[in-house]
Parts: sequence; structure tokens; C-alpha cells
Amino acid sequence: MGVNPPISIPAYSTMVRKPATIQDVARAAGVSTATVSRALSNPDLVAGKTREVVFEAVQRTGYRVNQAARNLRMQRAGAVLVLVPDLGIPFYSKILSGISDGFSATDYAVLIADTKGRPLQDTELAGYFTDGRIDGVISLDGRLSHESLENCERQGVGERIVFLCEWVEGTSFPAIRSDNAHGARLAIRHLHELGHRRIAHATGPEGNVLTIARRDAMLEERARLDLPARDEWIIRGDFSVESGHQAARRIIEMDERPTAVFCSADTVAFGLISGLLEAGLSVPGDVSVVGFDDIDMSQYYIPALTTIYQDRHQLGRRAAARLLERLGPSAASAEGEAGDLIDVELVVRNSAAPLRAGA
Amino acid sequence: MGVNPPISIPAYSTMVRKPATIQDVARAAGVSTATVSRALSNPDLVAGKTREVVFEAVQRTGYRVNQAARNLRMQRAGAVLVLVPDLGIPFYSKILSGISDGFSATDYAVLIADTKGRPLQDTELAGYFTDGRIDGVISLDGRLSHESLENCERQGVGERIVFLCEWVEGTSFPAIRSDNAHGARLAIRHLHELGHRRIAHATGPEGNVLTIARRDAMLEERARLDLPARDEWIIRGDFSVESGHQAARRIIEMDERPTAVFCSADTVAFGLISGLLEAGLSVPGDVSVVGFDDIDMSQYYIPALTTIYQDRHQLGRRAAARLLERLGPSAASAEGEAGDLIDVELVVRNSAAPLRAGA
DNA sequence: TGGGGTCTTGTAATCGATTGCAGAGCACCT
DNA sequence: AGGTGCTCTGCAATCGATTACAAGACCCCA
Repeated sequence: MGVNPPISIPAYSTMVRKPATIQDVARAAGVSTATVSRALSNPDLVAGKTREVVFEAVQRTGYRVNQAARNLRMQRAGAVLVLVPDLGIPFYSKILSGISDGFSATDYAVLIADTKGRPLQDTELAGYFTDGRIDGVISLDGRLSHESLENCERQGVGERIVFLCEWVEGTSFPAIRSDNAHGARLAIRHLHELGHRRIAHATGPEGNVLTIARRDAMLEERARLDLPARDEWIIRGDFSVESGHQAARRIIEMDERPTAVFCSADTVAFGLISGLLEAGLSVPGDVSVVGFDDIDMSQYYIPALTTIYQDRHQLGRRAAARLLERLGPSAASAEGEAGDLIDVELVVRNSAAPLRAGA
Repeated sequence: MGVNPPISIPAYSTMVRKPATIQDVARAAGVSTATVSRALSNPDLVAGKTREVVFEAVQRTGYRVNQAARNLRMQRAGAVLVLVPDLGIPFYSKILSGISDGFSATDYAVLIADTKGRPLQDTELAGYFTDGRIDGVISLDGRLSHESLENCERQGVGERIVFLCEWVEGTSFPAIRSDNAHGARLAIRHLHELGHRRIAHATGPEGNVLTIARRDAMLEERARLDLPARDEWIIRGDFSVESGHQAARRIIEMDERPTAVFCSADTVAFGLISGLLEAGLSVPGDVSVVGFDDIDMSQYYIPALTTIYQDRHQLGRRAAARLLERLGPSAASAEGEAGDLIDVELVVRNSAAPLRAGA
């Protein structure tokens, strides 16, 4: 009925001004704020007719519920924190993407903190909780201090912590992770099947749980297959390209060179191959190399890298689901009951070849 | 006076229970909450003696100010949002690290959203503001719709948006970015100095501002140097490794092959080199390749990649500083007045070599 | 002695939502 | 007619901080 207001001139309420509050909606709809709140978050509680009126008022005012107020009242933070050891490492990007996906359907915001720049103080993590800043944590960092974790448990927020990829030995927080031991075994077996006997390993950083898991499984498998072992064939490093490059130098100087190297990460493998080639050795001609991770670059490296595939996106999603399920039964998804150990696969490409007759 | 309570049994207040509120502190210190608040955020306003008492009470109760409450009262969100086109791309990781650093000294939390999985609706970005979820935005995504941006300006939050790396043509938001044109010129000049005349370009995704900036500068420079031009030498793609791989196939089929290719990203260069080598061509023997970005992998690729260095960490920091300075004069740092255009550098490695006599 | 100024503190309103409790209205049954 | 139960709604307290305003204490000087 009547004439519509002139088009193309938006209602004043949508112009530059404070956003509408629940009070505004209540006034516009001629009901109380309680009713508005209920109509929005628990529609069954209000009469159909009223609901209509409220919805219409919401439309008209352009109302959106203020999360800060809502969270305060509901005693939640509406955010989860992701602790990343070093955001500069490409390995993490797909994982973050998975986490981000895992929370996209919820009203949790995803906060990201880099723990490399400034390692966490013992009280800092617990502090984020008491601050009312976060409801939960996904830690990709296995170097969190026991102090930190105990402080969290003392605050009663131990249940809201989930580890991902890495974990802290001697604690019982859920830890979503790849089957690192299986990956290492697959790598060694593959090299063994190609005829290699002298197999070296370029490790990750000392003390890191992944380093330990992969190295231990590598050593066991090597022993199980009755392969020779030499101390110098276990080359300490970290997960960086540089460290692989240095490992190459070490290998070149060895009296008894390995014919194959299992690297604790693809990045290490890249550095290693680059170093070996610089020294005039050929890969896989003189030395076969197997990586770990299967990052995007690996299939386009020259030679394309034989490696252990980790489903990073899946890891991220799974961790998100796991945390959600612990934060409240509300979001206990169907995805919930899946295990914490994610399978890995051997991806055969060109960096590992059959042992040459002469070697 | 009196006996201290038994040591090693922490005060009950530090055990599992609700965190202390400002009320608790006020009670413990025998002052009003107003005084506690002032002592904490504006110490000059309270008498030295009182301040002591309050601080002591804060210690004793383990009080930390609840950010949700504080933000609500102060009408701020305490967070900034970073929009990333695709978190899975390693290029962004160091940038995020820089942004994270840039905010680490402030009390802003850094939220990260991936816009690839689910592109933003027109009202969504503005919605985050009215929600009270964020105070500002750093967008690495240049594909934000004009609608989105207009909605933000209508809400009066246009001032709180900063672009980084990419930007939206036809808008006037600050945009921190590398000097893409200069980078392209450096690449072409370098190839020219090496004797190359037939220079191709593998572009980024059509419509992308970076694609345009780099391609246009490349074309101009090529013309300025009086180099030959053929349509097929401009090879459309995106920034992915795959797209470089496909470009290789295209090049191989050309009647008149270029002797050098300038790639819009290092990842593209990797794919390209890998494709050329598969086809039996040598790099840089048959074809020289120059990349753009200088990501970590580049110096360890075989051949080590000649490329244009972008200071990604700096880009991130700068964007953070720029946003901070717009969010309030409070944090207008000394870093503030620096320009929005970040310099790039040519990094000469092994993927581009002098033109062979025969070619 | 009284007026004016400074320093310090407390009272209470406020930010914008959610929710326990109580009361109104109505239908139904004895 | 009166009791019972159900549905729907509003009042007002609450979450935990910040801050405008007012008031008390004290000092100084005319």
C-alpha cells in the first residue's frame, strides 16, 4: 500500500552511524530486548507472529548481534588460538588452511600466533584464557614448557588444548598427527627394495618429537632389515633447506658414503640434493634421496622428489574438529570419532632409484 | 605481623576456579573498582601509596583484565582481520609472520581468514565490523568486490582498511606493495644485458592487479629496448607451479621459441623449468628463466633461481604499522611515515645465463 | 575565616547482549 | 466457577570492565 520511499536513497539507518543495537530492534518491533534475543537465538520460544515482526525489524535496522557483548555475557571468548612455531615455514600454510576450514562453519574466530619471534612465557598461554581472549588452543609447537601447560591445567582449561603435528612428551593432551613411524619405515623399505644398503638419515632439530619419532623408526627398520649402521650416517640438522645443504657437505667428506639418504623433511631434501649436485654428484645416480611431507614443490623439483605424503589439510581439519568437540557438546560433529593418527603414503617419484651395479 | 600461611600450598585463588575479577582485586585491596582500574591503566591518577596496595592485591589474586569486558566498554574489538586469498600458498607465510610481528607489541589480536575456501559476501566484511569482531582489516586479496568496500565505507570504517601486496583498482585505500613495475624492468634489463632478445612472459591470473602491473612494465621495457614481440610469448597462467609447467609445454610447441622467460612468480618458474627439462631442454642452456618473489626455496632450486626479491616480512610489518596508525593516533609509530612502495632487488643466480652464440 | 584550587577516591551509569523469574492470557477439565 | 497447565512476554539482574561526575580532604593565601 502507499508509495514506496524513493529508491536508491538508503534508509538513514544504513548510512554512516552507529550500528543498530538490540535495543533499537526492540523499539522498532515494539517488543522487549528479551524477546528479540530469544527470537534470534531460540526462535521456538516466541510466537510465530512476534517472530515475524522481530525479523522484519532486524532487516529494517540492519542489526547484527554484537559479539563482544554476547561473548561477555555468555562467558566465552569466541576465538581459538593457533600456535605456530614459525609462520615463515611453508609446511604450515596448508595446515592453517585446514584449521581455518574446520572453524569456518562455527562462530569461532581463528587467532594465529607465531611462537618463534617471541617464545611464550610460562604464564602467557594460561593468561590468554583468563584474559577472556580465547576458548581453546591448537598448538603446532611441541616445545611448550611443562610449566605453561600446568598453568593451564591449574586454571581448569587443560581440556581446551589440542596438539597438532607435534606434541609434548609426558603429557596426555590429544595430539593429531601423522603416522611418523610408519612414514619412516615406508621410506627405508622403499630404499631397501631398490637395493640400497648404506642408508643415512638427515634428522630434524634435536629434541623435537618428530625428529625422534622418525629417527627411531628409521633406526629400528634399518636394524630389522639387517642393514649396516654408522654413527656418522645420522646427520643432525633441523627442518630447514640450509640444514640439508650442510648435510650434503658432511656426506661428501665421508670415507664410506651412504648410497641413499632419508630426509626428515622435503625442505631438507631440497637442500641436500642441491648440495650434492654442486659437488658433482648426481641424484639419484650417485645418491638416492627420500623426503618427508610432500609439499607442493616436491613434484616439480628436479628430480621430482620421492617422499612421504602427509595430508596437511586433513590434519588441520581434524585438529579443529577435535578441539570443537572438547569445547562443548554443541558442535560434536560426526567427524568426531575419527582417530588422532593420520595415515601417510609413500609417493614414488624420481629422486630415489635402484642401486647402481658398481656402488 | 602474624604468621604467614603455609608455603607451597598456593592460595586458593590460584587453584582451579573462576579467574579473579576487578571486583576481587578491589575487595582485596580495600578500594573501589574505579581505583583499581585507574591504578592499572592510568597510574598517575592514584596516590603512590594506594597504587602499591592495588598492585599487591593484583599479584595476590593473579588478576588479569578481562579483554572481552574491556573491549565492550571501550567500544573496540581488540582484533584485526587479515584476508588471505589462499593460505595454502607459501608466499604468504612470511608476510603473515611480518604482520604478526607488527602487532605483537600491541594488544590487537590477529585474526586470519582464507578467502579462497569461501569468498566473502558483499556484506560480510562490513559485518565483521558491526559485529564488533574487528577494528581493522589488512587485505592481501585484491578481488574484494566494490560492493564489499562500499558497504564498509557506508559504515564509516573505510579508514580501517589497508591493502597489502594486492589492491583494488579504482579505490583509494592505502596499499603497501612491492615496486612490481621496477621488478619487471629489472628482470627484462637483466635478460637483455645477457644478450637475450626473444623474451617471453608467463603471467599471473587474468585480472589480478599484480599480473597487470608486472606484465605492463615488462611490455613497456621490452618495447623501450626495441625487442621483438609476439603475442604467443605472453603466456597466461596463474601463480601456481602447475601453470608454469603448462607454460613449458606451450613454449616447446612454439615455432619461434623465446630464449628467455620472465615468470610472474618463483613458483611459476619452478614449474616452467621442470617442464622444460622434462622436454629435454636445458636451463639456462637453452632457455633462461627469471622469477619473481625470491621465496626460500629459490636459492636451492636446481638451477638456483635468478629472481626479483620482495621483502615479504617487511611488507607485513609495514602494513601492520600503516593500519595501526589509522586505527588511532595512540600507536602512531616512528615507522609510520615510511612510504607504501617497497623496493625490490634483482637476485642473480644460475637460471639465467648469457645467450648462447648459436641461438 | 572563607574562597579557590589540586589531588584523590568512590558512586553509579554504561557498553550490548542473555536469561531466571514471574505474571498475563488462554484453553481445558472437573 | 475455579483450578491446572501451557505458551508467551517483559522486568531486571548480570557478565567485567571504564569513566563522568561529585565529593571529601587538604593546602594556600587574602
